[in-house]
Amino acid sequence: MYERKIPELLDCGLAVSIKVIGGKWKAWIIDCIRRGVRRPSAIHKEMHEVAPRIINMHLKELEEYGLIYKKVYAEIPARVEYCFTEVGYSVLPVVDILEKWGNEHKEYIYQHKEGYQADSCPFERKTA
Amino acid sequence: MYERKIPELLDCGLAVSIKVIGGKWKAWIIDCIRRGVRRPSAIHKEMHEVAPRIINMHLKELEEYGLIYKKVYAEIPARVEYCFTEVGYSVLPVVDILEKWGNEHKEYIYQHKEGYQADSCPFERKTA
DNA sequence: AGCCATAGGGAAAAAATTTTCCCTGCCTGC
DNA sequence: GCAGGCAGGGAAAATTTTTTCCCTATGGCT
Repeated sequence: MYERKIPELLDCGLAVSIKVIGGKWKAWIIDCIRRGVRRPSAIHKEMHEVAPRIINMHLKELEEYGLIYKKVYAEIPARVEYCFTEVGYSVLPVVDILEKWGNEHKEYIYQHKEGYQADSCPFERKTA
Repeated sequence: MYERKIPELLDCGLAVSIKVIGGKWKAWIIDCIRRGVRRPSAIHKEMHEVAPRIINMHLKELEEYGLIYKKVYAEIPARVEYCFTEVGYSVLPVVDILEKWGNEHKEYIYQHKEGYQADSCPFERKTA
C-alpha cells in the first residue's frame, strides 16, 4: 500500500468533491454503474482502454468512501455487483453538471488554448 | 516545458471539467478571484501554504483555458489583476455545487473511510 | 551597495497517480 | 491435463503533478 507523505485537507468541501470524483476515471465508473453496468468484468469491457487493475482500485476507493457498495452473490462463478448508496446517488447530479458544463464549453476552451499566446487577450489589454 | 506522453481525451465534457477545475488548487484560486483577491501577490498571501510558483502555473493554465484574463496596469511597481471571462463566470456555479456537495457529505465520507473494512457494508451483505 | 516589493519562469526533486506485469484463487468446459 | 472466465491484489515501472530552489527583471527606499 502507498502511504501519503503530505496529509490531505479534507475539511473543505471542494477538496472532498475533487477527491471523490476527481480521479482519472472515477466519473466514468460512476457513469457505468448508473447505466446499469454493475459487474467488474462488464465495466472492464466498457472501459476497454483502461487497465482492469485501475478500475478495481477506483471501485475500491469509491466503496471506501461509501458511494457504492458491493453485492457478492453466492453463485458460481463468483458474481459481484456494485450499486450506489444513498450518498452515491446524491453525487449523480453533480457529475451531470460537470458533464454539462464541459460539453457546453469544450470548444471554447479548445480554441482558446490553441490560439493562446502570452500576450493575447479576449478583452481589454494592458490598461494604460 | 513538460510534454505529455499520453494524449488527453478532451472531447468528453467530464474530462474537460475535471481538467479545468480538478487541479490541486485551481478551485481555490477561482474562489480567491471571485472574492476580489485578484493580484498574484495577494493570492499568494491568501494561500500561504501553497508555493507561489504553483499558483502562477495554475493562473497561467486558467488563462490559457480562457477562464480568466490578465489586466496589466502600466504602473510602477508592475500591477497585474486577473479577472473572469464570461466562461470563467459560468464555472462559478459549478464550483459552488462541488463545494456544497462536499460539505454536505464530508462527515459521512470521513467516517465511512474510517470504519471501512473489506467486508463491512452499510446495506445488504452477501446476498445468498 | 544593500533589501524590499512587484511578476514570473527554468530545472530538478519529490510526491502522487496511473499503468503494466504477473500472481492468487475459484469453477467450467474440453 | 490445459484453457477459459470470474474477482482481485502485490510490486515495480512509467507518467503526471506538485513542490522546492534559485534565477530573471523592474523600481523604491536607506
